[in-house]
Amino acid sequence: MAPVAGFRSRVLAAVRRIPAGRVATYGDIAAAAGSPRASRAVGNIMRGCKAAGVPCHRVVAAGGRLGGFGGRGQLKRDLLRAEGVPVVGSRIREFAARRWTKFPPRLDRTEPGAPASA
DNA sequence: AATCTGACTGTTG
DNA sequence: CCAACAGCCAGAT
Repeated sequence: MAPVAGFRSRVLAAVRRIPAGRVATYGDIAAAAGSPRASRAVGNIMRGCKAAGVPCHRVVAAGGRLGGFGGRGQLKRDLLRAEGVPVVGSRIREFAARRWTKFPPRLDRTEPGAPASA
């Protein structure tokens, strides 16, 4: 069977599903698209993300870092802060808590990865 | 088809 | 914390 859709389509769809006030890493988007190692490819797609309706500014780098934004890291920071995402320098506060994934964490079980505190 | 590129990531120093 | 290196992936040339 051929893939359900182009890698790019799935990536854009995933980015679009990121709710305001939340962020996802390139790796998360890549995973949502079916290739958890294609973070780089996701970045390349984001680079051409000129289409409105695609909150490419909500896609950040791992570790809660801003990542790139066509050299406009400042703009990306402002956009995120405007949506309620506190950013200090090149880092996002409470990154783990604001990190969005298509697989919601299970809180009904004491598992590592759940935002136990803060 | 082969090579280069890059809004990435993890490891090592 | 930052710099350098290596691994990985999809798209463009």
